[in-house]
Amino acid sequence: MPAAADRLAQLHRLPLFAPLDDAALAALARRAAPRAYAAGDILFHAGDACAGVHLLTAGAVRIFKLSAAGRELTLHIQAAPATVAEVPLVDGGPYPASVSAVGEVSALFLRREDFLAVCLEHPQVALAALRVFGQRLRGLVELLEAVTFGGVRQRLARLLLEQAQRSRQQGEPGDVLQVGSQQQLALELGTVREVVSRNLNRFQAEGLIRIHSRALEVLDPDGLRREAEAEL
Amino acid sequence: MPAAADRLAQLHRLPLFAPLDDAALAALARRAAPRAYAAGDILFHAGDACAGVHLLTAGAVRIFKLSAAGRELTLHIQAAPATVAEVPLVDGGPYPASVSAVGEVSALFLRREDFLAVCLEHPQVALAALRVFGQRLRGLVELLEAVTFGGVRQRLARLLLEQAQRSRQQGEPGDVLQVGSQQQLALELGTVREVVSRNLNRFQAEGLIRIHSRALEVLDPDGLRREAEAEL
DNA sequence: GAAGGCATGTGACCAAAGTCATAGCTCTCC
DNA sequence: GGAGAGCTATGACTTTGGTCACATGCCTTC
Repeated sequence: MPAAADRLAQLHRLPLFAPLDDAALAALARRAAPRAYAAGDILFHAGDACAGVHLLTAGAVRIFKLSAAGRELTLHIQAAPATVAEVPLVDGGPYPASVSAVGEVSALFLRREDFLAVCLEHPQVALAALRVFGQRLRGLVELLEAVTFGGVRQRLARLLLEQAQRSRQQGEPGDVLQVGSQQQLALELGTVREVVSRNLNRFQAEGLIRIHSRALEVLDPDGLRREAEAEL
Repeated sequence: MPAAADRLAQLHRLPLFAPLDDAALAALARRAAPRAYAAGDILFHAGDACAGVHLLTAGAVRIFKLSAAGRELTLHIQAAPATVAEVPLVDGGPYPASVSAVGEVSALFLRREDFLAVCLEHPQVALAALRVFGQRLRGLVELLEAVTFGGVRQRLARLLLEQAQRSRQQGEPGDVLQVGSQQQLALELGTVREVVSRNLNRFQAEGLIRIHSRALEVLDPDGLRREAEAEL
């Protein structure tokens, strides 16, 4: 398959560039540089200067903040097709958060000038970008709410429900989750392993889940949902 | 002074519409409806459906989330000239947070269709909106970091420093702050009054501030800064 | 199957934040 | 100046989360 046509199709699936016609897409495709990352690779760190956007064409990335004490907080997990780190594009500042590859990741890299030029020429792209930013903002506000008003328990329940839904979207059963290690869960939630362990066991004691090695079985989704919503 | 010309000047000061020429501004001005709010008035609540943007021309507003338990968290304090709640504009969804007037507020209300039309006609406006969104995102990420990794103590120190800076920007001395009640501070920080009281007293005991009735004197800004930065 | 490496479960402990109750303070308004 | 409202200080207590330490279990690799 010709690489150029392939790349064009990939671009077309990005929400940001969906409004573009083939000619404009082709122009973009010519300027985009392909990149590949292995699981765990860092695409960039918070504070790095930004030269352009990453256009995810396959795989997924984790957007997170690091604390000085070694804790982490996952802001978002973003699966292809999507763009990542659009913010520094428009204001020229550094990246606000770090991004790492969850699995194998293919991306196209588009330089800042090229992106801005497209925006000016095709206002629809700018509007699409605004929609993307809007989603990000909503997500962050929700997360902030959960962190401020809720406890780890609540956020953990929520995380499990999300993962269940995600795996259901991919045609999997949806009640047996392949979560990573508890350490990973802890980093996502911005807490530590022990707390995750205790809360998982508590969920199990209450009959909401069953813990297997490396996997979780959701026994009572409604119960989990009750935990997740509790007096927010 | 003719109301129309006045309104035009106000629009011109908004970051969002700075790139527009006079003709375009005049067209906007004709479509914008003036509104006024008294201190404490609610402009809208989180979850309300959105019909357009508020363009702040005078005063300041507080953007916040409410918890079911009656706690609050201030996401941002936005002073004129600025726009408020741009997010629902682009995705048509409900407002993500509530907004109330801090003091007397004058605003212009612009309907969604009118805003979108301007964006399409003047891509620079869309880019300006992207810059505004970018700032919001950066602010939220920072806040999230502070809430997750830091304590109330840290956030309080930060809040005081911010207020000191703000009052300095307005030509005031800058080391005597007219903070509201401790209750207000608590709501801004997403905590409760007692915790604020204790932390303020602790700061005083450490010689960082002096507490007067209704006002605070900053004695040791660097000490406060050290508290604010501590091992984030 | 022994050894070492992870991942996990748990108890003891500590610190921070939230809750409750109460007492004192400061202002304003008659 | 006194009454009352609202704001503030503070002690006692609970809950939650984080730290430390250590035991256990599982899996891989010689």
